[in-house]
Amino acid sequence: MSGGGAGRGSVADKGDACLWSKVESESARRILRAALESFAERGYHATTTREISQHAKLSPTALYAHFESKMDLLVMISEIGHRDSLEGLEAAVAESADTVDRVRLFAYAHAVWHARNHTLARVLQYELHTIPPERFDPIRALRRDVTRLLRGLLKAGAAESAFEVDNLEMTTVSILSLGIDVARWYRGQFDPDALGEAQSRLVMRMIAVPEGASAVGPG
Amino acid sequence: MSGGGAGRGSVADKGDACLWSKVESESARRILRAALESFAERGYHATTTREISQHAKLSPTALYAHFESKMDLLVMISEIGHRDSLEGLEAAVAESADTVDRVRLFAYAHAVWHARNHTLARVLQYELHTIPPERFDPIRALRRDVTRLLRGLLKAGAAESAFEVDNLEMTTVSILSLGIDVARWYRGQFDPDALGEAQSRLVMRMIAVPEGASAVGPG
Amino acid sequence: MSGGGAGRGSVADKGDACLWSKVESESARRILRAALESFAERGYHATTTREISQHAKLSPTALYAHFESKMDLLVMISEIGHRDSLEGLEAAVAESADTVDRVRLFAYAHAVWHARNHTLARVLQYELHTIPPERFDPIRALRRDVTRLLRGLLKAGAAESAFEVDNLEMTTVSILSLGIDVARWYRGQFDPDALGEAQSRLVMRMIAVPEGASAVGPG
Amino acid sequence: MSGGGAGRGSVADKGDACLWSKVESESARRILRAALESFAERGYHATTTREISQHAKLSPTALYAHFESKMDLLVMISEIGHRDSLEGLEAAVAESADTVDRVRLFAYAHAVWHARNHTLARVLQYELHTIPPERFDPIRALRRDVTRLLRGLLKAGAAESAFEVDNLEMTTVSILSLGIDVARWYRGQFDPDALGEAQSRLVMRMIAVPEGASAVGPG
DNA sequence: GATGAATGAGGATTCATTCAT
DNA sequence: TATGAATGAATCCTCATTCAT
Repeated sequence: MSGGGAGRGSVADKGDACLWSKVESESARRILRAALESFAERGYHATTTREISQHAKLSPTALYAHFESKMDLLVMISEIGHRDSLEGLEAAVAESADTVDRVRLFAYAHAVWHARNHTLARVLQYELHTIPPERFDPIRALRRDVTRLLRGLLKAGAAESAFEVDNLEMTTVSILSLGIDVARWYRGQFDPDALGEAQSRLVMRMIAVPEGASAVGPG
Repeated sequence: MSGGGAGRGSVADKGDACLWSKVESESARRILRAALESFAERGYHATTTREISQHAKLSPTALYAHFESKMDLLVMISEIGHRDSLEGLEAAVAESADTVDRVRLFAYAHAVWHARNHTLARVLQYELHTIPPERFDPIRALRRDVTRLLRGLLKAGAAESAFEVDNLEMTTVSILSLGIDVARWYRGQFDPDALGEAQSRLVMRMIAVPEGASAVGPG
Repeated sequence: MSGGGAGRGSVADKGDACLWSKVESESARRILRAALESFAERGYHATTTREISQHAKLSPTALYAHFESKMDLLVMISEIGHRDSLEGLEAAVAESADTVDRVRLFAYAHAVWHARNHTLARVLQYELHTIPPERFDPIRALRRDVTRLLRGLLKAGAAESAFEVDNLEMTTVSILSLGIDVARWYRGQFDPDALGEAQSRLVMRMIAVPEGASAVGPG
Repeated sequence: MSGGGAGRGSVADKGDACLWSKVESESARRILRAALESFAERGYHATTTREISQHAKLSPTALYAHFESKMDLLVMISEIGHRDSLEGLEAAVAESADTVDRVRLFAYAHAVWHARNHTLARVLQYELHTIPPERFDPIRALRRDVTRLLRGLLKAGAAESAFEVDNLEMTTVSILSLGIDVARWYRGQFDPDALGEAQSRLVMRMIAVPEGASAVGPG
């Protein structure tokens, strides 16, 4: 139950460079980064394409050499971001075979990812509804995978009586809320790892079996 | 664990009528409601004044007979909403003198309010950063009051050893996250009271004193 | 066969005022007239909306208070113009019961209309293919009616042996060409009535029964 | 009336290959052909250089290796086309020494050329006004030559009383209209030769001397 | 000769807002 | 109070063209 530290190394500190690694052109990466900053700060609709290009130190039209439209930028950011988040979580839970520990690792990684990538996370969460239906499918799939991953762990743990879950859906969404809401309030106040540690501890409490009960077992 | 039901009645079901009760003109109320719907659905910047007026069944310019600008609408909605939320929380915690119970009542009321007013809550949370600095002060004050209220309860309870709080700031923000994030995902899936019940139970767990320890308490 | 003058009065000199008479707003009429001028002079795609508004002595955006788009202007001009042309032709042929005379009246009115309205006619003919399919139906119908009207007359006259038509389709289209092509070359070189007179005479020749034959009749 | 068939062979069926024969580079020819197609279909202004290059299966900038500008393409097409048309007409009338026959050959060749080259003809006629004044001179000269050629024939024939021309200018332009307007409506409906035959017959009628009168003639 | 990246000059259109009524 | 017309500022995006390679 202790040993939160074990999870720390699991969230590899992939910098920006890695996140956009599949984007070939340097200019395109600069544009994506600029768009991300502006979308996060002012929102998609309040961001102009000129701001983005200027921020990327390119002409106002350079954007269109690499992306189809402003919306294309948002969709790309959203897809890359969601994929990165999901992959991080999957890698995190893969580090342990113990269900309790896997939930802890999930909560830890989820919080840390949202703190480390709070700018990106903000765009993912706040501009989700801005993405038009015809481009939303892949993103919906990635989000479902995250929820399923956590729900599966909770279900398994409850089945094993490894922990206590009164209300599976509400617990799932509440644990996710803890991490997701980091995108709203986090501005570097805490060390991401400390945040991960604190949140995962709270999560452990949320599902902990009362001490007496767990010690004696069911029968 | 006991008395969970007691808290339910505390969140008076004030309908829409009540929320805008201080707005005199019927047209103005229609406009506010229309703006609220659109801001929640599409966001402030993606909403046009024409949409709002149309939705309110008025001419595109009627808006300006009642409000100074589109931003004025947002600020008004935000202020009214934040005030209503704070008042509900204050009323809720006033129902008990017991610190543990007060935290529970807070969490319950917070969750229920965000579920019942999820459209409004969405605008409050998602368009917070849209409000210009010169109009932000009253809103900031209201938000601080909410945080202070909860932090105060947690501090008091920790001081009394009524519960255990590892990290005051993180616990405060996490409890708030649970309620606030309802604005993001809630679309009527659960009964607001059931949601309040579930969330307040999770919060109780987050701060519960381990059973053995609590037994040793004052007596 | 003589008496070409009889047809002259038939083409009422409805000025511009009449053409746009169904357009209520004075501003809208000014915009339509300005658009017409520019479309005729430079073509639809080479005309900017700013040019149109400026020409109409209105702000660059006034256009959108009255019309949905630049294309809307073109479609409206095209519809009004085609309708006016068709109505003129129908009125002209209605003036006589004699088939030969009706063809003469058609050719006369057709030529005169294209001369008098050569600016409008130019837009109708040159920008026809610019109109998108989804808005083309009413215009196609009007054009078909013109063709049908003339073809019908030629067929009837041939049946009566009132004149000689070697090739119905080619003769129909050739007579139409004479009038339509006026839109291309006419810039006020001739008096419209003189032009109508000259063209209708050529048309009479095109379908005339050789004198000997017609005098004696078939038997 | 006799010898109508004699004129047919006169319009040599020079294919595309021949038209662009003076353009050396294969790529340049591909670009010219692509430009021609697009200009004819959508008009000069609605055609983008990218469309042209794509249609020519070259990169968007390849165009500039062979031509100075998009306008250069139009001017080149227009010049080549007008020259080809004039040469064809001159060759046609050279086939006979008889004025009546020469007019017939002109009308025949004019119609056939416009049918065979209706795509090209469309560009010549519809985009004539798109060419800037400073590049228009050679084209104007070619067009004048065509008009002069026909007007000369009509004048000569009238002087010889070989036929009757009420109004020289109007007759000249009307005969030209018949052929030119083919560019507008022709989409392969008729065999070009049949079309030439039909149009030249109509032209013969337009200038025919009434039978009685001609009977009294010299022979 | 050919290309991918980049750009400056527009171009249609939207929108919050004002004004005369 | 309510409106229809009008507008200035701005926005996304297109396009012919250039340049370095």
